[in-house]
Amino acid sequence: MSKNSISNSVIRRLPRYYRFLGELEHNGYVRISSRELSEKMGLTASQIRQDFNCFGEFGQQGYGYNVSDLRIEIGKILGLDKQTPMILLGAGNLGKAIATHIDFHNKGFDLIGAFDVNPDIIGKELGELKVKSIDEIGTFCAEKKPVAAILCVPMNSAEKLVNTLIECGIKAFWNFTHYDLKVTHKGVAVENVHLGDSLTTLSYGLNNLTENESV
Amino acid sequence: MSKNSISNSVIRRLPRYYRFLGELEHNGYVRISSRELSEKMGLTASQIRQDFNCFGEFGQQGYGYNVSDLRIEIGKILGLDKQTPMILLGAGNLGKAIATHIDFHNKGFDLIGAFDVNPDIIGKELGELKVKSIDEIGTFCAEKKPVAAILCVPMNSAEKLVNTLIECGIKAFWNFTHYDLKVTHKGVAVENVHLGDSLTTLSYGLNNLTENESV
DNA sequence: TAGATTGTTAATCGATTAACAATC
DNA sequence: TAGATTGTTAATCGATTAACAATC
Repeated sequence: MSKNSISNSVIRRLPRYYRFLGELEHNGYVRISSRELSEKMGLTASQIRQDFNCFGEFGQQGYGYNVSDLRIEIGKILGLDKQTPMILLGAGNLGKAIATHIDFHNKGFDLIGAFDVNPDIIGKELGELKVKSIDEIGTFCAEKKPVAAILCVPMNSAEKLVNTLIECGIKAFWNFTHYDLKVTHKGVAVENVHLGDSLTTLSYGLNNLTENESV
Repeated sequence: MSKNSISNSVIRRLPRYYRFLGELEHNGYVRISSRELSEKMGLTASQIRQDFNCFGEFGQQGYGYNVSDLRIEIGKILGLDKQTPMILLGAGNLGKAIATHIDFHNKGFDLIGAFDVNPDIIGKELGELKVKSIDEIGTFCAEKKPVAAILCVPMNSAEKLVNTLIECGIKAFWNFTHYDLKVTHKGVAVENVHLGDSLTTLSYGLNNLTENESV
C-alpha cells in the first residue's frame, strides 16, 4: 500500500510530472536531477524531491533520477499501468468530442460504451462504439462491469443518473456537468471539470491584468 | 482598483461562489448568512467571510448578505459585467464542442470568430459563425480586435500560434492543448485546462480508493 | 577519492480556522 | 433593546522552501 494521506497539492502535480518525464524520455534524456527538472517545470528542486519522497526513494545520490524508471513509477502510482473500463453518459457535442479527443488508454481507462436519451443520437457511430439508449444501462453494466463514467448530460438529470450509476457499480466519475458532484458516497472518486468556472477564472485574470496595466 | 495581490486560492473559489449565488437567487433566496452558505458549499463560514473581505464589505452585521447584490458584486470582480471579444483556434471535434457548449455571454466573453487550417473544416457553419482559414487571422484581428483566444489546436502548432496571436493583440488564452502555456509574456492571462491531467487524477483517485477498501 | 545530488529534517511562509469586538 | 452575524485580528494548521548530512 502507498504511504497514507498524500496531500491533494502533491497529487495534482503528479500528472504533470508524468507528462514532462514522457517528453524528456521522448527527447532522449536518460537521467535528470531535481534541479534541472525544476527549471524545466517552473518548480523548486526541493518541492520535487519532497513530492517524490511521498511515494518512495526513486533517485540516487550524486546521479539524480533515471527518467524512464521514474516515469514508470509515477505511472504506477497514478494507476496508468492498467485500464479501467469506462462509459460515456451523454453523447452530444461535448460528449462526442471528449470521447474522440482523449487518449483513454494512456490515462488508465478504456472507453467501452456510450449512452444517450436522444433518439436522434442513439444508434450513431462514435469512434468504434455505437451509441446505446440509456435504458440499456442496467443490462450493459451487469454484463460488462464498467467502473468509471464520464458525465456529459444536462445538469438537471445529473443527480438522479449518478445514483443509478452507483447502484450499477460505478466507482469513478469524470463530471462535465454544472452539477457540483459531492463526494458524499464513500468509496467513490470524483473529478469535477467545470469548464465554465475555468473560463470565468480567465475573465478575472484578463480584467485584473488590464487594471494593473492602466495604473 | 481592487485590493492588491489576491491569492490564487481565493480567485479559484470565486466562480463557484458566483454559481451558487445564482442558484440561490433562482430558488428565491433574498439573504444568506456565511454560515448557511458554508453548509451548502462545504466550506467554513470563516473562509467565506475572509474571501469576500478581500474585495470589500458586502454584508451587514446581524443580517448576512443580500444574495442578488453579492452575486452582482462578485460578477463585477470576475469581469462578467462586460463581454470581451474572443476567437477559437482549431474547429475540430473539441473546438466545435467548446464553441457550442459554453455559455460565453455569461462568462464575460463573446465568440466572434473561428479558425482552422483544415480545408474540409474551413467554410463550415459553427453556430452563428463560419469557420475561416487561419491565413485570415491577421486581417481579422486588425479589423475586429479580439482580445481572447481558445486554443484547440495540436500541441506542436501551439507555441508558434501563440506568438502570432500575441502579436495580433490577444491578451488572454484558454488553452486546451497539451502544450504547457507558460505565462512568460507579461501582460497575458492564461488558463490551462489539460483535460488529460484531469482524467489522470481521476485514475489516481480510483486506484487509491480500491487500495484503501481492500485493506 | 571528490563532486554531485539525493533523502530528510528544520525553518519559513501562506492559507485556513477560531475567536470576538463592532454593529446592524 | 437583544440577538444575530459581520469584519477583522489572532491562533493554528499545512505546504513550500532551505539546509545539510548521507551516500552514490
